[in-house]
This record gives sequence, structure tokens and C-alpha cells, in this order.
Amino acid sequence: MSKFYITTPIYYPSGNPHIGHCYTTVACDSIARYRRMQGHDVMFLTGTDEHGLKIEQKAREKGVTPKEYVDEIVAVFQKLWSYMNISYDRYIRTTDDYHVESVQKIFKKLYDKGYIYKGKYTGKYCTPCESFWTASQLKDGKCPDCGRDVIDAEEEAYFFKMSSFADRIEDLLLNTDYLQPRTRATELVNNFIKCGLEDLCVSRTSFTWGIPVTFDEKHVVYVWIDALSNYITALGYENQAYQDFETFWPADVHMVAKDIMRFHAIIWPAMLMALELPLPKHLAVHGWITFNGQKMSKSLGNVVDPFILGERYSPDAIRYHILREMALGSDSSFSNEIMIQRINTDLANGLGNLVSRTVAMVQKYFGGTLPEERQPEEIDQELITLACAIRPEVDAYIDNTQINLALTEIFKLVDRANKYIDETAPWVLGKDESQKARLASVLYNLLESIRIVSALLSPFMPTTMPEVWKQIGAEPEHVTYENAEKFDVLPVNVTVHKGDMLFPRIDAEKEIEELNQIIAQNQPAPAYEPEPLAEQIQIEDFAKIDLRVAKVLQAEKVKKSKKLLKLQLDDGMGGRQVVSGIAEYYKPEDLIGKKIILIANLKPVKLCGVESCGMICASDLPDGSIAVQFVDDKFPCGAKLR
RNA sequence: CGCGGGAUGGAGCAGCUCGGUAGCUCGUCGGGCUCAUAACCCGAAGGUCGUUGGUUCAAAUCCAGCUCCCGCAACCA
Repeated sequence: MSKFYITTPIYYPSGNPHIGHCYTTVACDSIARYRRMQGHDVMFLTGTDEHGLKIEQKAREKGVTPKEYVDEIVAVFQKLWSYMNISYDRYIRTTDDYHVESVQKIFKKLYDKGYIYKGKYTGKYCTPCESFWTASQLKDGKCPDCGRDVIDAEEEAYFFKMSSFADRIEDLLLNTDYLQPRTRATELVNNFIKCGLEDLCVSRTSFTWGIPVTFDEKHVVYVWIDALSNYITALGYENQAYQDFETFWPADVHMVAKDIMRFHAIIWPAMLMALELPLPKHLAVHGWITFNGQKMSKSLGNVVDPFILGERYSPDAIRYHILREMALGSDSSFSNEIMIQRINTDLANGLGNLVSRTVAMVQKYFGGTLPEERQPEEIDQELITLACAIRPEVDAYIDNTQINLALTEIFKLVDRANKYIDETAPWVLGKDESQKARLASVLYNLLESIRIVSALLSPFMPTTMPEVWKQIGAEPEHVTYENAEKFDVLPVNVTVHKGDMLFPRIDAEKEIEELNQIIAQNQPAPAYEPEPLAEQIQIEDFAKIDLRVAKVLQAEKVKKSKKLLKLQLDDGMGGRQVVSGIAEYYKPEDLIGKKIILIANLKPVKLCGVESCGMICASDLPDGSIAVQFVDDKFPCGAKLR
């Protein structure tokens, strides 16, 4: 029996799980179940990444300890997984004692090997928040958390020598099938490796909710080594909690969404190389679920609550929709319309109705139990041949993590069986007493097709398929993996049991309306919270800021930038050029001719290679967008504000 | 000239590696059937394959230029 190790990422419990978390987890679950069905010894790992500044802050806001905070959210994650029938074998929490112990040993080991060294981390520091930020995290040049000014500062930190592994990682990405799909490999190599792989900061002193560095207690281990190493600590690497490392490492599949691909494609292999451990076989990268074409986000209010959907359409229907739409690499669109159509077409009309009409006919013509006499005909063979050929196809797709294609393959048999009913017209046979044997053959072939379909679908829809088995009179030994490529498995005189509809048809219009209402209710109330007041200043401090009225003469988008507009201003002093990050909210022509407030004595900088001499005043709107402060035309250009 | 991906009937996609009838799902229209969850089956309409040029007997497919979209990186002074 060969082993199979598959992982989801460990999720960050800074908020409740949503359909995006379901996506990865349901996919991994289906593969894990399929592998178990094939007879593999499977280890399926999921979990939560529970340390870090953000958790520390969220907990403080709620007035609880970080541990209390994560405990509560982790419970919701686990409840969702049980609701969605996720068959994980192990759930790791980075706050588990054994993980903490392992991470400390790994950190020390890398230090002893010389792959971790002490250095200085420079960045922007917000004194009141005691937080370091990178330049890109800043909001309007200020602390993204409190909106106050930040200062340049440096802190002592430990660094991981990633640079040592640049060549080997490039080779891994370009010349092996580690990364699936491969399309993203060149992008990674060009962006991060070719231009010089930087060493990675792996410790922090600016927060305490983390794993302490054993030999330097004021440091905690930063996310990379803490989180990524879960894949091995959960097996018992450098701890006594489990003894599975020898058996299951290296992993067969790490499945991740594209936003964390980079860490798993570069940092994680580098860590393993440093530890001299074998590398995982595959990194399967999938896209995001988009909602009506937009990325899902809480501020857009389009975050889909899996509990609500599951309640309305059953967890299996949601699982099916997610899996059927998932294509490795590309985003999958999620909209109420697509989901309902998918459930109706494939599950209700296709599979559900096939089971229903077949069972009903066995009931109607034979009282529920087939007689033993048979009369095969040539037309049967096409159905039988297809039915027995499905499993190898599905196997191949699962090997390549192409779940959507595997499902498409299985449903070919559903379609073929529905067509077979028309071809053989059992309702005609049923009227002719001399055709009973023929009718029994037809219905038996249909039951057999359903048996194969439901066996192969059971990893994907683990709750509903046993219902199907009950209805077609199949016992567990009939629906094994081995029997999924054989025909004539059910007993000749099989007895069916009419049951409830497997997948009720959904009234699309009505449902969409109701769902939209739910979404509207979940739309966060645009309660606007003003930022905290900045530190008190003296009048002299204010005098340092020179605010002037200026008129926009020209405006154009900065090429290659998403957010920048290049503005030519009449400042009453000969004019100047300012670059402003408002392109998402204003078209150039919206600004031309308008008067605005200019912060005139700001030190010039280059943005995307374009010089900007000053900054124009704008402020946030409740919906998160930005609005420029226009001023009355009566103010002359160059007028000073006081 | 930062890097990468894409443009195919109304919608979403396959085909392109290895040139030679443009295929699938949904939708639309017409027909059939009545066992079934107004489901199922059959048929039809609908495409200058982004654009221009090149190679070729022949280009969706190979080559070059251009336009537009989307990611990554950069970027909200």
C-alpha cells in the first residue's frame, strides 16, 4: 500500500472562514478521499496559522488574549470542515506545543548550520503602535493601523540565507514538474530569482505573539519558519507527538491559492534544502473564486458564507459546484446564477433525475425487484463499454489534480445513460408482457451505470452517494474502486428502494432574489470610523506645512501604473508636476480645470519613475474610495492656506 | 522598452506542441417522448478564430508588427 500525503495551507484565523477557504479544502478532501478509495495510505493535513501581529491586535481590540481569540475562530473553522464533510486526518494549530517545540529546534538547527544569521532590519516604525511596516504597507505614508506618522528605524533581526539556494530553486521551478501549472514558473523566476534572491527576515522583536527564539528570547519567529514548517512538524519532525515523518514525507501535493504560491514555490523549498530534507513532489496552484467577476472581499460585501449556501442547497451540492468550476491555475467565477444553473443542470436534471426515473421504473414494472431473465441487445454494449472505461480516465485526471475534468468525465456516463433510456424506450417495453426480459436488461444496465457513477462520485459528494446506493440497492462491496470498472456487479435480482429526491431542482429566479437579499443584509453598514487623532503639535509645526491653492491644467495616467495620475498644476509660481494615486477614482478629464489644495513644500520624489513635486489633498470616503478636495474658483492659484 | 498570460458563434471555454472538415457546455429556435425532479432525447440557426503583413499548395495553428484585456512586480507623497 503506497502512502499519499496532501495538505491545505494553514489558514490565518483573523476572521471567519469563507467560500475561498472551502475551495482549497474541499479540493484536497476530494483527492484524499479518492486516494483512500484507491487503497492508498493517506495523510490529509489542514490547520491554522495562529501567530502574528494581526492576531495580537485583533485580540487586544476584543479585550481577550490572543489564544482565546484564535480558539474561538478555530472552532468555527473546524465546525465548517465538519459541516462540509472534510475528512482531514490531522489538524495542526501553530499554537500546539509540539509544533512550537519543533519550530524552535528547526530555527536553532538552521542557525547552527549558518543559514540563519543576525542582521538589521530597516523599515518604517510607528512608535505608538510599536510596529514595523514596509514601505508598501504604509497608507498615505502613514501607519496603516493608526494613521500616525512613522519614522525610519531599524531593528535587530535574524535572516535566512535564501540567496544560497537561488540556483537550485530556479532549477526546481523551470526543469521539474514541482509547480502545477507550470505557466507561472517563468514569472516567478524572472521576478524574484533572476534579479537576485534576497535573504529573508525570519524574526521580529516588534510583537510577542509568536514562538520565542530559544537562544535570543526577545525575538519571536516570524511567519515563514513558523507557518511553512507545519507540513513537517505535523508528521512529527523534531518532536515526539507523532512518528509519521519517515512514512509520509515528502508530501505528494501541497495545494495553495495563487496568492501564497510565491512562498511555497521559493521560501519553502529553500528551507527544506537548508534542512537537507527531500522536497515535496507537487505544488498545485489554483486561482481565486471570483464573485460576479470581482475578487471576493469583505468590503465589497460579496463574501459568500458557506454555511448559508450549504443550508440552502446541501453541502454536497456546494462541494460539487466548487469542484466542477475549479481549474488549476485560472480563477473560477462564482455567481449565484452559475451555481444554481450548475446544480440544476448536472445534479438535478442529470444525475438526480436519472436515478429517480430508473428506480421508479424498476418499482413500476417489477415491483422493485428485477426478475432473473435477461435479453441483451447490441445497443447495450455501447453503454457498457463506456461505463467500464470511465475509471481509468478519472484516475489520470486525479493524478494531475484536474478535478473539474474528472467530474466532466464521470458525467459523460450520466448523459449516456439518459440517452440510453430514450434509445431503449422502457415504457414501450413495459406495455408488452413478452418483453419483460428485455426490460429487465435495460433497467439492470441503468442501475449498473448508476452504480459506477455513484462509486466514482463518492469522494466528491460523500453524503449523497450513499443515498444513491440505498436507492439502487447497492451494498458497500458493490461500490468499491475495483468494481468501478466492472459491469454486472449488482445481484441479478436486485431490489431498489424509492427514496427522496437527491437534488431538488432550484427555482432560479426566486433563489437569486433571496440570495441577493441576504448579500445585501450582509453588506457591512457603511459606518464610518474616523482615524484616531494624531499627536498634538505646535503652531510652528503647522507652519512648516505650506498649503497652496492650485489649478489642474493637465492630467494623464502614468503609463504602467494602476493608481497614478500625472498632473500639471498652476501653483501661481510657475507651475509644477505632481503625481497622485487617484487614478482608480478619477479620470484625467474629471480634474482638468478644477482647483485643489497642494502641499507645496513636500520633498519631491519619483513614483514609477515620474517626478512628483508635492501632494494634493484628498480624503477617504466610507466605501474606501478616495475623493479629492476641490476648492472654490475664487481662490487665486498660489493662495496660501492658514 | 520590467515580467508573464490572454483575445475563437450571445456567454464561458477547448483546439495551437506535430499547419489540411473550427469542437464543447450554457443560452436561443424547431421537433420527439411521457418512465422521471416542467425533467429526458433529436435537430437547426449562429463564428472575417483581435488586427496587419509574412512563410506555405494550405494558417485559429508557424513568424513579425500593432491594438486591447488580465495577472505579477512597481506604485497611493
